[in-house]
Amino acid sequence: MLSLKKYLTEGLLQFTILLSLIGVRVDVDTYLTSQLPPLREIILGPSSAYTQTQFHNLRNTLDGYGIHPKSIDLDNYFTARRLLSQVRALDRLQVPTTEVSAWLVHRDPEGSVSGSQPSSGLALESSSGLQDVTGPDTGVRESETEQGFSEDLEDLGAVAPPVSGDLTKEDIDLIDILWRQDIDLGAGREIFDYSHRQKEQDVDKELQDGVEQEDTWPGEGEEVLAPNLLVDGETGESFPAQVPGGENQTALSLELCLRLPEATCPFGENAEFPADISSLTEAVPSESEPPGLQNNLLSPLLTGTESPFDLEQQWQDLMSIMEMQAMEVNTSTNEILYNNPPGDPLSTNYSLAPNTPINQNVSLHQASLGGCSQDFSLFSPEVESLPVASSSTLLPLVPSNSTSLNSTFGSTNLTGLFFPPQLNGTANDTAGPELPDPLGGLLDEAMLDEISLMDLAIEEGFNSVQASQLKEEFDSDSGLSLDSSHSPSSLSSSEGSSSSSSSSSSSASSSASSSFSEEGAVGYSSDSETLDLEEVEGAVGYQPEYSKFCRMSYQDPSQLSCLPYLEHVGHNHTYNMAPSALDSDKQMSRDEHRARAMKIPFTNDKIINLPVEEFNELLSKYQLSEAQLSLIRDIRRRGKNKMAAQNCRKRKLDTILNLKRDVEDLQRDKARLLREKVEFLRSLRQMKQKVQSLYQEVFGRLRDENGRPYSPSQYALQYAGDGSVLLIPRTLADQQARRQERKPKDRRK
DNA sequence: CTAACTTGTCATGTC
DNA sequence: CTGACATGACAAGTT
Repeated sequence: MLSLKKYLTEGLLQFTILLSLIGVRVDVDTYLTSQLPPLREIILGPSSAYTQTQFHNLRNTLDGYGIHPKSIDLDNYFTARRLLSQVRALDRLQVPTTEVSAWLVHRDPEGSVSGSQPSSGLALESSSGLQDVTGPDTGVRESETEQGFSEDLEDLGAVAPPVSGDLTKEDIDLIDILWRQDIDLGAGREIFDYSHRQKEQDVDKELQDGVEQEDTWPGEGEEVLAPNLLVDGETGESFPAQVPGGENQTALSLELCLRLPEATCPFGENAEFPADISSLTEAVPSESEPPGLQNNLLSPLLTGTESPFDLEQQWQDLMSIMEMQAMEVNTSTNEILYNNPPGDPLSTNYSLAPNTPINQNVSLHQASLGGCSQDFSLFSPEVESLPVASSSTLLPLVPSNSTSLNSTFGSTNLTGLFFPPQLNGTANDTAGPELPDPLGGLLDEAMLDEISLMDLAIEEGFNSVQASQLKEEFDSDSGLSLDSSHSPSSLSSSEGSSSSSSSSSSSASSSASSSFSEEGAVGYSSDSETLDLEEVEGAVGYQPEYSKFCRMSYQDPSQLSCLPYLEHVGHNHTYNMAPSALDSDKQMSRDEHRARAMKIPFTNDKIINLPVEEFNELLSKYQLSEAQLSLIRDIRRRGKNKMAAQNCRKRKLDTILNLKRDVEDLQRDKARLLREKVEFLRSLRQMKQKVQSLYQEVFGRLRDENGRPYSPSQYALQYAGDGSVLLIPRTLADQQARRQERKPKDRRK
């Protein structure tokens, strides 16, 4: 038994450690300006539930009393397991689950999207992240959604270990590792499943349509169906025509400000980023993609080669660069991200392709990465207000077919930055497909694509559905006071002071004592009828009433705080119940029967609740036999222990409820952090696109001494630390890129 | 009737 | 050492 206890305690300790680990992980908050009170509470342990209750007391289930005490040898273990499973589930984004469920809902032939529908309810329930889903097909669906969920998360890089039994050190380590993967959302994936993505898109769309009240994306149908136009649009044929003559620099400090027609903005003011992938995918309904551009566009998304760590590091590099490079960019583009109709930027862009948009007021500074620093305050709490210059040309992702995606963003090398030869029209005629993608290493398209998918899921799916679900849970939970401030001591408040009944001392303490025993009640039955009715009630009243209130306190802990008063009231009520002495008899506890049998001259209530001094004083007032004194002591002991047991059980319940609430808080925080991360990545992607387009713009306008455009295969733009952009031979750029690539790795070592 | 749940009680340990 | 308290375990009662 001792070993088992130890084992269970260790398990719970591990659980605590796990929570702490999660807390550490989500310390992303420290620079996301977010707060995680629950985590801190868990880690620092201010919760009275934790301080009052030892973890090895955790028994039964989150639902309350779940396991029979006789199985106590296992229930601790299973409780820990259950909690661990929930915590582990935190590591898995649950949005996809919701999406899947929602998808099923909308397949309902009735077409009604009612939250009361079982499937919908299931979806909501699943979205909550809690696994206590009930209802028909729950098991199957749960497994299905779970599976799909894991799948999704694997795609997202946030892979949680399968919920298994024991929590081992390896488990914790694995969770930690997986969390890192999660952080590096989507990184390191070499394969991206089109069909899967398509499914997600469908789900997203369903969520969009259904959950958000048929808020369809206007034009997504027609506009997206113009993939062929995209090619033209992407080529930016208009660029060369607008190119202002040829600058003759080979190592050119591009201080010039490219002023391009505003009308050429690819996405327009109302383009919404999140929809782009969706539309893109819709345009590619299956793996049998339409030939041409879309394939090309998507291809770079499938070539993520960066390891999560690289990505993370590069992201940090990006951030530092962005902070260093102050650039002025029109901040009015918030609309692009937020005020846009659900129009699909990419699709819109495709449809508008013939009029390939070009930035207006875009200086070459803006072409540099640093230029985005001011625009994209990624760590702003309001990421969504991310200012993407309305004039900025958010060109759709173009395939660079780059094999060297390892250039860090920190690299000043813009060589081959998103240079899409096929798409860049005349300016890119010479662009080779082998051009490296400086940004690719930082945030490869595959990852961004995944992020977008996840973003969609979270934005449309989770935010509206799961968040509401969480809210519901919380609200419903609010009905249950988890306030651990309810001091158990309130139960043991001195009741004796209020006891109005100083029970008449039925001085007949004669024969009873002789027959006293633990079963003394046997001899009582005959005597009881002679007892003063008031005495009987007085002696009997307390316990039943008290028990009632204690029971109430279990159901609603908030009532516990007023127990001291209720206790008295209830006690007095017993006197009003006088008419039925038999009832009182029935409600009498064994000790009360014994007390009556022994003709104890005061109530059990006093015996139990009087302070020691008063209690001894009371005893001294009476001439009590040894048997009576023993019984009184036993009554006091048992009475106190009873209250202690009630308090103990209440604490257990409170602890469980607190843990449940904390788990919910953690889930909520995790969802929020993931949402924020997705938003960051999305803005990063937009930035990348912007840089890409600007690169194309700049490079396409460069002319050599002979007025001919530079070949992208031979030259590349390099971003210098001082903000200038240089045109350098590609070989040199590649060397520098490689050098930059090694640095972070060395640093990591 | 059984199983699950509730409650009281005891033993034991801690403070 | 004693009293109060906490809690695991068990048993009896209740649902």
